[in-house]
Amino acid sequence: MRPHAGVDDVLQVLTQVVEQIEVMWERSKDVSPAPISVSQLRVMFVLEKSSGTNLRALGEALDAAPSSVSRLCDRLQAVGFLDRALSPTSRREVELSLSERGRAYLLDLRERRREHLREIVGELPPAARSTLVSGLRKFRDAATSVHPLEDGHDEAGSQSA
Amino acid sequence: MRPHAGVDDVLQVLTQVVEQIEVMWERSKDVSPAPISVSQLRVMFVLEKSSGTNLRALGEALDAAPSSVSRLCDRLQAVGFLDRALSPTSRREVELSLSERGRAYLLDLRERRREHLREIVGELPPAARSTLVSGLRKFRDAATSVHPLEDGHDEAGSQSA
DNA sequence: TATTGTTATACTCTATAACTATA
DNA sequence: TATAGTTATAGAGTATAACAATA
Repeated sequence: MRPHAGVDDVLQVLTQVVEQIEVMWERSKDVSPAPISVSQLRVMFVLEKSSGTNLRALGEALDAAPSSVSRLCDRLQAVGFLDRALSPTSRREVELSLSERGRAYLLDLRERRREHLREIVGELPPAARSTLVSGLRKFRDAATSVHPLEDGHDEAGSQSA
Repeated sequence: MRPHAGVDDVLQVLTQVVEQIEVMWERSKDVSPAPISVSQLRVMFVLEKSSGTNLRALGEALDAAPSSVSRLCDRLQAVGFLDRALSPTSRREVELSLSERGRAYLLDLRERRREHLREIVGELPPAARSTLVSGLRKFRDAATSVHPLEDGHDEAGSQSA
C-alpha cells in the first residue's frame, strides 16, 4: 500500500544520517597534534582554495569581521599553519596562505573524516552502495538546482576510484 | 566496466550532500526572534529529551564543565527558554527544563530545517525518493551497527506519512 | 579622502579553581 | 567529608569602533 517513499520518510532518514555523520566527524576533530578551533578550521578551508587572498576578502568569504579574522590568523600563524606575507603590489595588504604544515594538517583531517565514513560504507554490499550513490546524486543535483550558489562542495580528495 | 559503485564514489557524494545540508541548516539558524547560540541550542536539545535533570548530568551529556553549563543556563533562563526549579528531593540540586516558549522555539527551528530539505526532496520523483530512502536506511543501519552508542537520532517529528 | 589591516573594548563560550550550601 | 551549584579568573571567538599606514 506504499509503492514509493513519501517525502517525510526521506526527511526522517536523511536527518538521522546527517546527524550521525556530524557526530562522527566531531570525534575526528581532536585527534591532532595541534588542536585547532572550528573557526580556525574554517579559515584553513577557505585559504586552501583561495591562497594569497588578503584579509578583507577572507573575511567576506567567512562572513566575519576583519578584526575577528585578524585574530584568527594571529593564532594560526602562531602554530605555524598560516603564512602572512606582504603583498608585492600593495604595501597595505597582506597575502594569506597556508603553510606546508597547514596543508598537511588538512589532508590528515580529511583522511580521518573519510576513514570514519569508509568504515561504514565498506560494510555495505555493492548493490547497496550503488543504490546509495544513485539516491544521493539525485539529491545533490536537486539541491544544486534549488540553491545553485550555496553548495558546499568539497572537491579536494574527490577522485573517483 | 563498473557494475557497482565503489566505496570512494559513495564517500565523495555522501560528503558533498552532508556539506550541502550543513550549509542549508546554518542558514535557518538566525531566523528567530531571540537568536540562540550553538551552545545554547545544544543545551535545549538535551533538555528536550531529559527534562528535569540536574546541572551535573546536563554537563556530562554535553561533555562540558558545570560552570559552563551554569552560564549557558543563565542566558537561556534570561530569554525565557529555560526553567530552573529547586529539586524537591535534594535542596542542593536544581531541576532544569525547557519552558513552553523554549519548546515552541525548538519546534519552530526544526520546522525551518525540514522545510529546507523538503524543498529539495519534493523535487525528486517518487522512484528517486524510494532509492534515496533505501540507500540511506542501509547506511544508517550500518552506521548504527558499527557505532551502536553514538547515533545522533532525532526522534522528534519523525512520524512517517 | 578611501581603503587595509591592526588594536581597543565589550560580550559570549569555555575551563580550572575557589567558594557556598547541602548531604 | 563529599557533592551540587555558583562565582572568580583567564583565554579564545566575535563584533563595532577607533586607529595607523597606505593608495
